[in-house]
Amino acid sequence: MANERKIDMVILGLLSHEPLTGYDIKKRIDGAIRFFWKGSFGSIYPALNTMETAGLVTKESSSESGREKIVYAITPSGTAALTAWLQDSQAKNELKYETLLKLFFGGAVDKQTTIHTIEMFEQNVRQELELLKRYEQNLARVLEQQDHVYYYLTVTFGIETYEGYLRWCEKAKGVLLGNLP
Amino acid sequence: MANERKIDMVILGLLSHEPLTGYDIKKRIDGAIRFFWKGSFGSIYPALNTMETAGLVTKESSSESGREKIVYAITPSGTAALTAWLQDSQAKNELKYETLLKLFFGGAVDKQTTIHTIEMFEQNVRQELELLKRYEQNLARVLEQQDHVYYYLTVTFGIETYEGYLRWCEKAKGVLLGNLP
DNA sequence: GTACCATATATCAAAACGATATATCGATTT
DNA sequence: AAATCGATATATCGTTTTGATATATGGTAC
Repeated sequence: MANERKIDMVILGLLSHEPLTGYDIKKRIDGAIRFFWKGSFGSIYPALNTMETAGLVTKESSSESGREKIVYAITPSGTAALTAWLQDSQAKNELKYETLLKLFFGGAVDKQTTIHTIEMFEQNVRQELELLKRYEQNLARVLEQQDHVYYYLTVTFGIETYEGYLRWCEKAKGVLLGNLP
Repeated sequence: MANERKIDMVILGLLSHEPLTGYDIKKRIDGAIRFFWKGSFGSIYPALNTMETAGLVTKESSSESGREKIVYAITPSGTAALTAWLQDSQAKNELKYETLLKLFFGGAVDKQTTIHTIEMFEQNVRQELELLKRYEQNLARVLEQQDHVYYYLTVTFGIETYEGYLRWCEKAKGVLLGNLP
């Protein structure tokens, strides 16, 4: 019952759909997943190695088309490990927002500085939100296909929270400019 | 311009209000700050040691009342480091939500399992939201005092986003039960 | 043909996490 | 008075993750 390494579950989850190389996995993580999780090569490749030793994944070394390339596939034990993790409804959810940290200690600098930090955050959220809304529209069209529902729900989560962020940005700037709530 | 260790900034920010022991710092982080950042003894004590060597904090070793206790205070260079960080409006904001990860890979298990994961999340959010709203009410009363504004704004951020989470939970459960949007 | 970018694997130092060890102080219980 | 227990307090250790870098090849644009 030791703490499963989370990157293992991300990798197994991705491999449960299709065999992938370590590089492919990184691309997937940097795509839709990046809104709520991430992973670097420094964790992906070591994880693939230890999981291969443990028999959770297998190497399908394909050097057919010249280029060195190690394609990994999930094994039955890998599927079992993934399922066991998914069936445990406990989950650790953690926010790590440097913007809020800077806001919390805002008393040490002038208000204009803090407002600028909020504006940078706002700008970033707006960009990401636009992207998420485009995802949502594309997904809504193919929602009948089972597997897209899960993807769609993570996207709507992002939209709902990012819209909350924008509402808060307005309020926060108002409060800092002296309009007490 | 090297990547400042973030725990250093948390510690300096806390020490900018009052001298504290490592244990005190941990308690502060586990209080209001825990909604958007955290820190463990394993990072706090080493950080205090290196920052003392670097001259950003000083030991005010007080063994007045018997008990071994190392009280740290911020130095002028420490204040300078904190200010420099606060004035940099760039900030890394990162969500690490295991619940969303489990949702994303929900296709590998039955829907009831995924719904249960969402319900556990919902329950947790509801609890934290209640706590945050109590904070908000207490803070709203003393909002004229400058320094409370920053605390207040981090609390309202939490409330805004957590309310968004709850709205999403309802929607998500509906979608999983077949009520397409 | 060469410059450039995407693909691909791998490693390393630094940072953070989470658990544990050790010990003391104060309050409550027996 | 002794024992127990929880809060205070510092510190370290193994593991995980990050972020940067090294190395090299394939494809393509000029």
